Amino acid sequence: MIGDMSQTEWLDPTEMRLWRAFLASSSSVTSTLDSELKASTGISMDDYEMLVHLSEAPDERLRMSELSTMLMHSKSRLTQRVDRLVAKGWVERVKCDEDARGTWATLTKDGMTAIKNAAPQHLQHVRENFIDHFTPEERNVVMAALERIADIARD
Amino acid sequence: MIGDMSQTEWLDPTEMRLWRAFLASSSSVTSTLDSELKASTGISMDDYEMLVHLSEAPDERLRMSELSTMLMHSKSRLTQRVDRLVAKGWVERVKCDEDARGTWATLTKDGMTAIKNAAPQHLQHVRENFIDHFTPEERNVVMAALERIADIARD
DNA sequence: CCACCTTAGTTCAACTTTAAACTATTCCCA
DNA sequence: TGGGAATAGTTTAAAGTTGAACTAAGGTGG
Repeated sequence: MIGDMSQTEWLDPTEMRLWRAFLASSSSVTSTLDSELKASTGISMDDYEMLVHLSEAPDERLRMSELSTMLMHSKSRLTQRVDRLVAKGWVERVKCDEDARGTWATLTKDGMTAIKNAAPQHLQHVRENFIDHFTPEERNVVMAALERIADIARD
Repeated sequence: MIGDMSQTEWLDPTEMRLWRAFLASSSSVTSTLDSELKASTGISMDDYEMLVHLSEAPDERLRMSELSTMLMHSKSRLTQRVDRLVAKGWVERVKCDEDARGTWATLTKDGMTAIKNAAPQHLQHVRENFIDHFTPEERNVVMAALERIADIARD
């Protein structure tokens, strides 16, 4: 009946607050951190994340498709994002031996320098705008919950 | 000394996992929900949020600047976003009497119908991809923490 | 072993966002 | 009361994103 249907569709006040807090916090935190990172280092958060993934990968390189999955970017978006970092001299494209269709996006020395210089300031901003506002208990609970959410939505 | 500096700069493993879970969950949830909402109703999540704000405002209208603050969009972005919704017939621009510089973005009847039709499906997706994966205890802890974060970052 | 389906990555045109410059109005205070 | 600063919103050009079409290479079953 209609009464039961609406129970499955709507969110109760607590659920709605949780959902809106999630939306509001993610948009305000990412926009604040992006501004601060650009102001202090000239690097956008999107570029920063790409450099972080590359810097942590074996041989400091990743296939275009791995990178696009990690960043949740479309293939064409990745192509053009890498183009820009290549233009800056932070990334190089290297043909893949095992698979002639493939390309390695490879971090350059300058790219590594850029990320190493940006990291301390960015992490300080992450502290100030995010990490420092959790209690130790909250940290664990929120981390577990959000890791679960991230895994589920990544289909 | 250097040892103390690095303590303030770096994140420990738990802090880093928390931060990355936050980034990963927000990008995966919003991209999943945006796809699902577009597929089931043709409305993007950005447009949906704008219609929700208008539908909940007194007289179903908001000043352009209020809306740009709520959505954390630049003024020019808002101008063009509203242009598109006006073109769809969901929003109308109304000159503001009290302040001749101002404009009310006003929800139309068709706009109200659009949001009412989209809501049940969207909320169902919000449940499936987000709300249903929290325990009741987590809900409260995560809600409190993220509301705090959203308030702080909104400067 | 070869036609066919899939995967890797790029290109292109249409669309959206950004950031700065611009117009118009209101606020403030000397 | 009037002149400069601030606010509201739009316009413009450049930069970035999307999604479909495209090229090229790899995998696979008959």
